[in-house]
Amino acid sequence: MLVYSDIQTIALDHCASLGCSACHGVASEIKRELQRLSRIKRYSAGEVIVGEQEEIPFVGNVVSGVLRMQMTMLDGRQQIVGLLMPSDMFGRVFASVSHVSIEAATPVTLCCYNRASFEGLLARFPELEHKLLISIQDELRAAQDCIILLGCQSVMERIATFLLIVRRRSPASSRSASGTADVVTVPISRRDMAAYLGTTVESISRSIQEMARDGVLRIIDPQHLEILDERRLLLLSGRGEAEPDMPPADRQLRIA
Amino acid sequence: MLVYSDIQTIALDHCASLGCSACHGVASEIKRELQRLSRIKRYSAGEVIVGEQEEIPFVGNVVSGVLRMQMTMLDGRQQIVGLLMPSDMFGRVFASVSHVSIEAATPVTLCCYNRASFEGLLARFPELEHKLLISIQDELRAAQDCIILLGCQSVMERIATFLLIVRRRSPASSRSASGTADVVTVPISRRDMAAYLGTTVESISRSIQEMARDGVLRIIDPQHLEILDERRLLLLSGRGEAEPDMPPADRQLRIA
DNA sequence: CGAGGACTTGAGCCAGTTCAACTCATGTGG
DNA sequence: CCACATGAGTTGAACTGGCTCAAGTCCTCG
Repeated sequence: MLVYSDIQTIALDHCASLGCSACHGVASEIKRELQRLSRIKRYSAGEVIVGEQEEIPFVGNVVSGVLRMQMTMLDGRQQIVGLLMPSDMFGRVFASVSHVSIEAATPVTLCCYNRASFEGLLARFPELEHKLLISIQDELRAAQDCIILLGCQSVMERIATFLLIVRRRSPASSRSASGTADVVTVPISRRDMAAYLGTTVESISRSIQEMARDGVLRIIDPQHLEILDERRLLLLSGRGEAEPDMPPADRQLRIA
Repeated sequence: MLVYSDIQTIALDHCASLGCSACHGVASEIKRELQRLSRIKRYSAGEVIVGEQEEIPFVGNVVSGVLRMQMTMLDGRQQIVGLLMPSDMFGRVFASVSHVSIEAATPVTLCCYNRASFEGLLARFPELEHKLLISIQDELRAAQDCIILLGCQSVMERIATFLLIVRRRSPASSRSASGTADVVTVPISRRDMAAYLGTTVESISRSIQEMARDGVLRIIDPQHLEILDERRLLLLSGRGEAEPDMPPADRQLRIA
């Protein structure tokens, strides 16, 4: 079992090396301040970090695991409006209450900053606030991609898109060794997938089984899918030749 | 016909009085700079302001009319990922290309700033960048509301929600006189409504006709709907007692 | 006046939901 | 250590909300 000082070390390590949006690439004075304020917190799957309409006590980065931002309608229907993976920021600065509920979709490790203190840093270091602005813009873009997904893609397309996103965002470990099989690790339950993709667990199950029957992928177990035919998965996603694994050349120019 | 200097005057007027997010409530030095850089542009319905994957030459505020942000899939399906109404900002700073297409859904008047110049202002005035950050957060929240809409509401609920949003955002003029009928002016075509709400023009037509049959509203003409039974419209929206026209008391506490 | 676009209406169909049953894997208490 | 409950995932069958296609009206504009 780790003691607090170990955890703290891990935190700084992570924040320094993993590219937390808050810590990465900022001047060393800011980095020192961030490290001084950071606290590591761990939650187990299902725990609520910030409830809907509740005070936002802290903000921060996901170090490991997955957070879900979700909203619940009066009649109980739930929709996940965003998944936060390692290096993503969670929480909302300059807002007293959260309009979404932030929950652990898996066991998570978070690098947290007291919200008021973090806002203080933003005021003192415009450079940091600038970086935050950029990362919120990226989150907005992700939300808009999600709107496309829900607004005009079939369930099969949504699932294919989701698998490609997960693969792109998953740590290098699973894809690194060049000869290794192309295995996607689905980090969340079917139930969360359904709430994220605006469908049902049954439809997800059926679609994935169908992809397996068609030889697009192989089901190792429900969370581990080996991509057998990337091209076909890409076609199924409806986004065709775009996005993932692009010709390396001109890409840097096009990404903000 | 207006000449350029008139337009310029109108621009300053609008930016000063209408509460452009960029101009409103900032220090007078910044305001002077903004006014110096602002240029009014007008577009007629259907014109493309910034194309998908194109350079973003300028950013700014909507003064009048409605802009749509939309994305087109390879096979031609289109989805509107956001509508921009008067006082909303359009364009994306610190990004060389736009990932959405920005088009005039109606005739529009825009208060524009050269993007590079505006970015210069942001760097010089952190206060302005701060305001921009807040407004992007609001846009993110709007996008997340849109995700709820598409992810777990029926077509009828989406339309009811849309009408309530339009009513809330429409200028006081239509609701002001206390005795006046409660008429919502739908500012966009059925086609755009469909692309925004993730449905078809036929379904929209049917739903609105059904609401009229049920006495929830009266169809004056396709763009003008008189709300006859606000409570029922609210129920149809599936968001129940929430959001618009709330009991005035505790509300201020809950809105960020 | 004719063409074209916006909106409405009808009829049939289908993707995806709902409901229900079943298989596993995991965990709990006697 | 087993009996049992519980939850995640899968599968089948029936149903339905909303889509598609087609035809119609009305309005605007050249």
